[in-house]
Amino acid sequence: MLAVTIYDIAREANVGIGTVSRVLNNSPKVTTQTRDRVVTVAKRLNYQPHAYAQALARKRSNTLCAIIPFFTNYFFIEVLQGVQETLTSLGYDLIIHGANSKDQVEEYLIRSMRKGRVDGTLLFSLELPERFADEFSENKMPLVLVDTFHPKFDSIRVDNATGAKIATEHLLSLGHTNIGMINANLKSAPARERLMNFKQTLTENGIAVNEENIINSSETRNDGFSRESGYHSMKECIASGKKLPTAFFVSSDIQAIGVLAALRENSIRVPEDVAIVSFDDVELAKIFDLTTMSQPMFNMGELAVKKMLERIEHPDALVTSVNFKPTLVVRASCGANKKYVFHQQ
Amino acid sequence: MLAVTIYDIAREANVGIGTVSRVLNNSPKVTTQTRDRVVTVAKRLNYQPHAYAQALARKRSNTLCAIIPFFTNYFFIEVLQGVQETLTSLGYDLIIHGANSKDQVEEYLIRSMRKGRVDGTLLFSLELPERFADEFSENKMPLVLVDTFHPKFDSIRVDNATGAKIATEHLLSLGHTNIGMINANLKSAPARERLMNFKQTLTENGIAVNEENIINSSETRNDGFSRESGYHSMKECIASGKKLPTAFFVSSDIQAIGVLAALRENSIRVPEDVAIVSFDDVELAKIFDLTTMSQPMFNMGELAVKKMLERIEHPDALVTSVNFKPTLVVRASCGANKKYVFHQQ
DNA sequence: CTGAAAGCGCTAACAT
DNA sequence: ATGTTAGCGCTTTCAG
Repeated sequence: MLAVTIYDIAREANVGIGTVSRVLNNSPKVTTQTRDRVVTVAKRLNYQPHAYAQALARKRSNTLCAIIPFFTNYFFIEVLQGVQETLTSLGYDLIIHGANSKDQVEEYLIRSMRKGRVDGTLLFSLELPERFADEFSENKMPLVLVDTFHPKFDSIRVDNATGAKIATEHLLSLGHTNIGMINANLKSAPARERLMNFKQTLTENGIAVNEENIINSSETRNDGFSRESGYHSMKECIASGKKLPTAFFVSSDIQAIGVLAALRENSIRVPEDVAIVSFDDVELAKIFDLTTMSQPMFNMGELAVKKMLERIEHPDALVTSVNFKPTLVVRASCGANKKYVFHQQ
Repeated sequence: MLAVTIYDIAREANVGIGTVSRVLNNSPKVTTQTRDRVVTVAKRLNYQPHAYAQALARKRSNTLCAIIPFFTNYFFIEVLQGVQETLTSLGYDLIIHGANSKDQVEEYLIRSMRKGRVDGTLLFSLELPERFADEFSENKMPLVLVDTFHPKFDSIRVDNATGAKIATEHLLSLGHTNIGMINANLKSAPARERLMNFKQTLTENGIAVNEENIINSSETRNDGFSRESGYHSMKECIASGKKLPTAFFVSSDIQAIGVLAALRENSIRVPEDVAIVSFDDVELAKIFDLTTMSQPMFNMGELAVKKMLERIEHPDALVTSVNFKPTLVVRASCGANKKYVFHQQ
């Protein structure tokens, strides 16, 4: 592997390594003349700085790490794009850790605590174990949370309460009075929040909550935010033999897709027989023509990076927590549009 | 930031830093006694090695980088999972660069050439510019190509020729004689290979190729491997007013989904009126019940890592190129099963 | 078996 | 403005 160092450049250009370093770092105090000489030599030798040596000397690595609950969740992929693009434009690198289990989360958290490895870590949708919270905060290691929360750290979330409220009200405004909910696993905080405000909105509008029409997933994989989860919940709902609600609030797009499949298998039409509003607005939502609560995923990623950079600059700044308000995107699955949903016509 | 170094441990344990290092690296030549002492202190001080200092001293970073053509392509996400899992189990980290343009590819290639930054780079589906080929090979920088090719580097690809052949033969075996193809942009090598062997298989089976029924995408985004591309191609095909083929070979699942949408809008049923076989077998293919040529994406990722590690160990080993044979996955879109496609059942 | 010392390649403080 | 030097934290000879 080629090993051109600043020493080589210094020798060839007849200057000291300090000068070479200055030139390379655009320090103003170098003559244009020597600067040119150094630059020329560096180019000729095809010099590439050694990133780790720089990191070591600068005490800064210019790389961040992101810990996400595995790859297959489209939500993260979209947020990650925002993270990626922002980071790249700033010359930062991103290490991605997909965590499949609680143990792995901890392993990655430990890895990212290795001094110098990364300048900061981004934790997505995962609960931060208390012992790590202490450790990170005591050592002032930059950590920002996305779609999860801890009082000690900056966080970026979506306002699930408002989202659930808007979704439910939309269904209500369409004339539905018997509305069910297909929820993810209550182990997940977003699932709990969405459920709570779904119920509350119903109550506020004078509609009694019928617990029988609320199905919380018992699946653990992805906390029930999966197609299978949605499919099984709806199957269960249909199998119960009870009168099906005329509308459902579904806690994620991906579940809604499973719901759609279950409905279809039973020749129940969407939106004619059952209207659907879901949550997330991932790419797939467009394909399936789902009315859904849109989260500005790209922007969330962008903001996460910004917050992180601020935190790195000011380790002692006040902790902030921003909530993105999701917005309603009306497509076909709720029946507000004349278009039919995807699978019919 | 906590700064426990081997010096701290050495002091507390009354040994030299050399010994500490040896213990930490499991060198055999340390007394069990001193080893225990060091380990205890290290644990008490909650020591974390500084990855970059290690990398600098060891001349090895234990991280790889992957350059992929943007994030939104599901194919890469699935291959990346294979990469990720294999890497993690080996204690390696992965830096991911999503490249949106040719310039970005070059920028990332340059970045990954920075000495010491990464031990090797994985390039996905992107053409390797010749000047980088020279540079990488001259400096013996480990580079492995996935879903792309260059004679100077290890590569892992899928056998597009065989895939196209099997897909076409499957349609033939179902009795179709008027088969069209919806292809991606011919700028992409896989698109060219798939097209060529589609035609050849037809010819071999005594069927004249009708160029009018072959639509090559002119879209550049993602080289035409997109839903929109598939949608427009099929729209165009229908709009031409000519007699529609009874079957289509589509060059990717994602395009097939667009094709499905276009067909649906024209009340053309799948598979009754038109049978479809596509390529890739990404997650979505399952959801849409697509008969498709399955590429072992996870395994490809796994193998890419293995090849890379071998290459790092033996920089002068012979260049290898492995071709994965795609396999046919029969679902509903080809009509071989009784189940209907997606929108019914 | 273990301590001391010499780097790894670079930055930054200190001289000049 | 530029050369020199002291680290950054760790690995790895080299003595002993």
